[in-house]
Amino acid sequence: MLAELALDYPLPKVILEHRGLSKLKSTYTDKLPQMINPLSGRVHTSYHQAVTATGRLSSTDPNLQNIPVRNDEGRRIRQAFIAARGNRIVAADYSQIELRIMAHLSQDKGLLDAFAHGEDIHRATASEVFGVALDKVSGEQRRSAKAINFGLIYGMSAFGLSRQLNISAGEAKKYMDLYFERYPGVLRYMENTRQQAAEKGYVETLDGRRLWLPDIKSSNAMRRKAAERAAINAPMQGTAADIIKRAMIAVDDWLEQQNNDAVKMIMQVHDELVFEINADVIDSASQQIRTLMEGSMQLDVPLLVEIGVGDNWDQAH
DNA sequence: ATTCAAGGCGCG
DNA sequence: AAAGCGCGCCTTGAAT
Repeated sequence: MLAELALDYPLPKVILEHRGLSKLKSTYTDKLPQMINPLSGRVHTSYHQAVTATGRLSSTDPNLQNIPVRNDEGRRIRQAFIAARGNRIVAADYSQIELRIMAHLSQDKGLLDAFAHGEDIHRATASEVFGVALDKVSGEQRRSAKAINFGLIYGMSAFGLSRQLNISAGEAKKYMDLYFERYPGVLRYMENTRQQAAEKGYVETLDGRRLWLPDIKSSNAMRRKAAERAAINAPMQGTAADIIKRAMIAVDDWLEQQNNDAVKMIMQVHDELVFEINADVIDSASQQIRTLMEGSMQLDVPLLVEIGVGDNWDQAH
């Protein structure tokens, strides 16, 4: 609301800027220093393994899974997370893991192919939906395709897409129809998921974690639709959680076996593992981390891990 | 002084 | 009438 007004008037823009800075100050700049443990000189989060509906971890006191990253002011907070002398921060992120899981679960030919060939998935989607060659996709088209891909993971409707892209409902519906025409396996997967959720009352991840959906047969359409969106999202979000949990166990086993104290796994942020690693072993350790994470589960598409190194957490991205 | 809900917003 | 999944924390205002 304010964001729309901010496009045309200075006051709402200033209010939004104030809110953003005020959020950074109250939640991070003022709070994190208070939470430094005097014995270690560090902040220590608590991870909770039985909180979320999908199988993700959650993080509290402080939450280290929502440290700013999306703009420059916020990233200054992230730059305060630094490695001890002689060490570096290494961040290892799964690339597009939920879309890869969607490709695997749906067995959609086009999606499987795109990932098999290592294509930029949003560009590939734009190429299909807008009917242009891969190298002729405009920035605008790629942005739209990205919104469609994310929307699909969340069970978004044409209306939601129209809001997201600021286009008419009809235009949005056209995009989605075109998408499902190009990726019919995805459409079939969405329909099957809704149907199975209704039949069984739950959906599950590749490792068999179940999300029960008591509202899936509700006579209240709003609640039923919400349950359907959760049903569509949970197998993807939850399987991603299965995969990174397996990876964390594999990494821990590796470090344990060789009494490796040059590598410390210090944070998990849903599709990312953060390490503090002795500078002398960065390359070999990174290689092993990549191997363990990418091999955590065997899907019909490759899993890809992007690794960054830096003196602080921001640089490691 | 503490608890709760709502609005808002940080992240994947 | 609502409309995009999953979290946790801050502020505000009201209730206990």
